[in-house]
Amino acid sequence: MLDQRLLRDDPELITAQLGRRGLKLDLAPLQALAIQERDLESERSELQAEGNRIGKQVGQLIKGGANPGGPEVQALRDQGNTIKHQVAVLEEQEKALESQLREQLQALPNLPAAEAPDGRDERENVEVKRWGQPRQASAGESLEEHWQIGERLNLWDSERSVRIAQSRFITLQGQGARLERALISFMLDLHTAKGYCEVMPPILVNSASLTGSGQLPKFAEESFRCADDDLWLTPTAEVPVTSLHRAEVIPAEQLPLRYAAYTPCFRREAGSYGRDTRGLIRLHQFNKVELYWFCHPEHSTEAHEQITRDAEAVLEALELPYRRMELCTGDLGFSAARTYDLEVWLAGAGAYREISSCSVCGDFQARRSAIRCKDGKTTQLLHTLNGSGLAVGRTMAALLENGQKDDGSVRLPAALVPYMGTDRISGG
RNA sequence: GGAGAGGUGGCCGAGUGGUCGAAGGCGCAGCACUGGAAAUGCUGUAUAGGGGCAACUCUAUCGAGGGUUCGAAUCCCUCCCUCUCCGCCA
Repeated sequence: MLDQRLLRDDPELITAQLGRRGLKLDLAPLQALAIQERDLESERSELQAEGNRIGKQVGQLIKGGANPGGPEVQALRDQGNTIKHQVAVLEEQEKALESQLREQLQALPNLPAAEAPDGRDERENVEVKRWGQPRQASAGESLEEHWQIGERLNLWDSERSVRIAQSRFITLQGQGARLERALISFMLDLHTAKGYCEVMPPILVNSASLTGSGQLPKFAEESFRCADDDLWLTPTAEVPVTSLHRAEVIPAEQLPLRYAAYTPCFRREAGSYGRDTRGLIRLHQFNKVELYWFCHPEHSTEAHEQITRDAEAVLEALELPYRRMELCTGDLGFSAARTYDLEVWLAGAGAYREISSCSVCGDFQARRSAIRCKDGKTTQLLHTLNGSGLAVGRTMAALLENGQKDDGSVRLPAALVPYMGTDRISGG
C-alpha cells in the first residue's frame, strides 16, 4: 500500500511513477478524499478533547461534594451529551471515508524503483546475464520436451489425476515423486547452509494475510477459497511468511531475517486456458521453496542482489543454464518495486522459461502488514523481499529436458546423487 | 464439539465507574557513585494518527467490535484467541 501522506502531499509523484507501469490515473479525487478524511479526524479529536474536559469537570464537582443531580452537574451532562452525538456523526462520516480511501489505496500497485527499466510489457524486459551453456540438439538428434520424458519414464500420471481433482493437477509417482522430494530437500539444505531459517508455515491463510502481502483485495479470483471459513489456499509461501511478523516491531540489529519456506502453492490460473496444458509448467498445485527477507530499508538494494544470487546458486548447483532478466516497469508484479526473473533453459522446448522471480517490495508489504523495525529511537517500516529458490516442478522439467540421453534415460547432476541414490532416471 | 478459567505495557503483575496510558516489579537506556564493574540511588523507557521549526500538544488504543454513561481497563452484548478437563483424531 502507498503512503497516505505521500498521496496528500505529492500525488503527482505517484501518478508519474505509476505511469511508468502503464497506468493512467487521476489521483486528484483520491487526494481530496485523503485530505477530507484528515480534516474530519482533526475536527473529531478536538470535539473529543472538549468532551474529555467536561467529563473530568463532572468528576471533580461530584468529588468536591456537588449534588450529582443538581443543576450545575446536569448542565455539564447535557453538554457532554451534545458533544457525544456530534462525535458520533463525525465518526460515522470518517469511517465511511476511511474505508473508501483504504479500498482505493489498496488497489494501487507499488511504485517501481528508480532503477527499474521503463517498458510496456515482457518484451521490454532486459537481459542482465547468462550462465551456462544451453544444450542444443546436435545433428540428427531430437530432444524431447519434459512432458514426453515424464510420461515415457512413468514419472507421473496426468490422466488419473483428473479423476482425483481436475485438469492441471498431477500425481507424481516412482522416481518422479522421489525427485520432487529430493529437490525440496536439496534446495532447503542449500539455503539453510547459508543461514536461512527453514520454516514450514500453514498452507491455509486468512484474508488478512492475503491482504498484507498484496493478493487481496484485487486478485481474489487468483486463489482458491474455503467455503465455510475465512481461509484460502496459499498461492505462494510469500503470503504466510509475510504474516509471520505482521504487526511486529523488530529490533534493527536482528535484521535481516531470512527465511526459506517450502510450501505447496495453489493458483486458479484463471484466464490461462489452453496454455502449457501438458507437463509440469502450469499447475493448480505446485511445490516451491521460497526465500524471504525482512530487511532494514537502507539495505534492500544489496539484499535484492543477494536473494537473487541465492536463487541462482540452486540453478548453478544443478548445472542448469539460465539467464537473469530484469523486469521492465510494465511487467512488474503488483507488490514489487523491482524484479529479477530467472529463466532456466529447457533443451527440449528450446527456450528459456521462468523458474524464479526475485522481487524487492520496499515498504509496500510492510505498510499493509504493519511490520516495522526499531533502530535506537526511530521506528520505521522495514523492507521485504521474496524470491523463488526455486519452483520445484519447473526445476524437474529443466532437469529432464537438459539431462536426457540417447538411451532414453536422464542424467542427474552430481549434487542430487546423495538425495536420489542414483545419477540417472531410467523409468520403470 | 461440550464444560470451566482467562486475555492489561518488552515481560511479570495490580487495578470492579472519575484526576488511569494505567501502581509495583523485572528488563532496557542515561546519569551519579567506582580505578573498573557489581550493588545502590536518581531519571527515563508503548503504538498509531493529527497539529507545531521545536519544546510540546491533542486524539485513539488495557484481545476485537458494539452498547450503557457526562465519564469504561472496570458494567452489558457479540466475536476471536489461549489454557485445563471431556469427546474426537494423525
